[in-house]
Amino acid sequence: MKIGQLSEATGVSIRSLRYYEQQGLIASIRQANGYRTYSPLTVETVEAIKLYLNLGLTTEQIAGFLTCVIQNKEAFCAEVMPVYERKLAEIERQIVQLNQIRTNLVDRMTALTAEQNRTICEECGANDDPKRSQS
Amino acid sequence: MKIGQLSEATGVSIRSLRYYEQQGLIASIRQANGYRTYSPLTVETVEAIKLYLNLGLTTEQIAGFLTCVIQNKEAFCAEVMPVYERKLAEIERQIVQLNQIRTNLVDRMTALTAEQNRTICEECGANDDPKRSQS
DNA sequence: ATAAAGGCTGACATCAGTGTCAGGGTCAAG
DNA sequence: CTTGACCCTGACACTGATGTCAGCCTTTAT
Repeated sequence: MKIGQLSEATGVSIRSLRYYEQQGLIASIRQANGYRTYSPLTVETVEAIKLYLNLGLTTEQIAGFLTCVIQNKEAFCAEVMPVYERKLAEIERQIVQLNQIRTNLVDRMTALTAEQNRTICEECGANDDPKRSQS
Repeated sequence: MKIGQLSEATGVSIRSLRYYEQQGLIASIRQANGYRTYSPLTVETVEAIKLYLNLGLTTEQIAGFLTCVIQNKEAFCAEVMPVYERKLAEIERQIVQLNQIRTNLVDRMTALTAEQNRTICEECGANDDPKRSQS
């Protein structure tokens, strides 16, 4: 299986596959002409890599347990859980921070809108609209 | 006011002040020796920049309305609200995505723990512990 | 005069995965 | 033999604010 086929089979770009290899995530053997050849099993490995990348793990973290996970069940690999735990803590920190920014942003937008309405009221202060007080 | 004093007064590094100037956020006049000189009012400008950066805005976005905001009230500057709106949408997208990752992560951790417990049970399957069924 | 403190520019590094391009082999079909 | 599809390596770009360093100039105090 050549790199183009692996790319086709996994939906991962050739560029990324070469990068994964460079990071020690996947292995290839070279043909005489220098072309990479992959075992069909590599497809599963790449799928696993996609999964872990989607969890926000780095290639370095993935490299730390991928071999074990591929050979055994994930639960057998003691390295996995600590990585998950650290990632979860990081994600939660980020969520808190984003929520804080979100709150600040909403507050400012509210204040801004209020201030604009006040300015408009000043401009149309001449014509007193009785309908305003009915609602 | 020289750059070291402005840095001292605002808590912003000299490096960052020079960067802000390069991005068109603050202005300085040069003395004959090439040293930057700042108006005392620049302190307020830098404080505003800090505030907007803390909202997650980029220097480019800030540059789009900072002059107006400094000269008038924020509510007077039509450029501000659209930037806030876009930023809010972006933040909320990020929060959703992080929550999705968080959920996936928690799910995997739960499954992992369950699987590990199952494995432990198999290992100690020989000694049948009657206390297990009491709880 | 000299040393210390502060200012100046320019440039590289950071995080990390991916796109993209240049320049060059390889192979199969016409 | 040529064309097109596929592969190779190496390298730069990107996102964006900041740290840091080198190399040099200015001012002030000793």
